[in-house]
Amino acid sequence: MGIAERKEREREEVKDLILNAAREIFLREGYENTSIRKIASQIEYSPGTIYLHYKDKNELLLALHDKAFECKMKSLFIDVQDIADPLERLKATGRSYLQYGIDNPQDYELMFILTCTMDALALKEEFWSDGAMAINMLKENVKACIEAGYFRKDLNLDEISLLLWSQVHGITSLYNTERLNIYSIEDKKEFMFRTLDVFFSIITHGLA
Amino acid sequence: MGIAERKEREREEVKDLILNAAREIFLREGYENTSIRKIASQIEYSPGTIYLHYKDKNELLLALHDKAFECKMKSLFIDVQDIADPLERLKATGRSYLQYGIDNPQDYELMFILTCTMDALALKEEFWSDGAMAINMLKENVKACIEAGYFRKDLNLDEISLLLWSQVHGITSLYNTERLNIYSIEDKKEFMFRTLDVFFSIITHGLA
DNA sequence: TTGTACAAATGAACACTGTTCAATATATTT
DNA sequence: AAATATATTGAACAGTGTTCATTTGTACAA
Repeated sequence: MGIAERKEREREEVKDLILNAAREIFLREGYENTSIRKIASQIEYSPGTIYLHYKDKNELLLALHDKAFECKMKSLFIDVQDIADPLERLKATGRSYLQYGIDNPQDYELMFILTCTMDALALKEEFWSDGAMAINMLKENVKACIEAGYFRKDLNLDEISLLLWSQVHGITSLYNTERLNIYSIEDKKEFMFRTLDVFFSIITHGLA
Repeated sequence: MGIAERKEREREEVKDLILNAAREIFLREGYENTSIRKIASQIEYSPGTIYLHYKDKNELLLALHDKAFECKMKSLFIDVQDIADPLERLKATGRSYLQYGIDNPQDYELMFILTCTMDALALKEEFWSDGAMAINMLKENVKACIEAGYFRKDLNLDEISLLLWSQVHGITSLYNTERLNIYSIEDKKEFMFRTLDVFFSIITHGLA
């Protein structure tokens, strides 16, 4: 009964072929300029074939989102895992997040900015699973900071995780969408990391 | 010599007609679904006419951006101007920003998320003028907080303004792009404002 | 009033887009 | 070899931004 298996494998191969081509074009030319026809011609298939593997362009986008998340976001948290001090680990995570976001703007847009209309509930689960894991690791880290005596005991983990996430996301996305250009500062990247450090110092000492 | 004047006025009227129609459709159907042909048919002109007043769709978008900024962002800062205490004024500004951002997601996307490719340098200046004013008012507010003894004296105004802006922008945009859905929290809006309040308490007291 | 110059508006045309689907080609099973 | 099932095609549809030769409408001089 190896034939059905091989068929299934071949289907999956084509599906991956499409996804990789889509990712290549997407990273090179951005979302707006990634067309079904371009993807199809790159892998030497007809446009119609793509619709045999992905319902529509949006589903393809969601698949790209998952791929980006799985590949990069996980490693972000794993790389800092061996930093023993929870506060230092938290800081390192924030800096890595910012660095990744500005180094891979297309990926970042896909993961945290683009609103791909997600109708199918099943897809929703897929979409969020890795993200939920990331948030949980962040919350675990905050909890460790509390247990280590860095933070107060009465803090709400959801609130603090959102606080941290939205701070780094805010800086990253303002930079990536070129909104930091209102600041007449030459080295914007240095400016961002400096500001992030100020944030971390505020976290422990406050602004007063 | 009133004829040339009238002609100029008529030109400006058509230009405004286009802009208002564009804004209407944009707010109703979003950026993606705002087409030149829709705008043209709404004001009963031909598609080509729009290109006599705006170089391309991007320039029309920039004009919309300016309008949104002028109308709303200014009033945001003016409305809180009569709050005497600088720290309370700062908090009120943040809350108003968040409220406006979640109440007007299309406008917010236009102002702070969409990256309209801005090639013309002249346009750039137009693009930023109101934004720079907003940032300056924010910096003034921070300065007032320092002078009132709420914040330390050695703080960098650029850093603190970015810190504040990116925090509220981060929360706002994560909500508007539906990224807060990873949190299994029923009332997301309440959650955001709660988190923003935690941020303000941290600013003065720290997390420790 | 007529003719001419000039600006404004048109709408067909071009090259693209996402998506569908009857027709065709290929591979497997009987 | 014939029948069946699956994979692939590419033309077609309705839409997009943008351009430009052509037409329309107005203003001024003869």
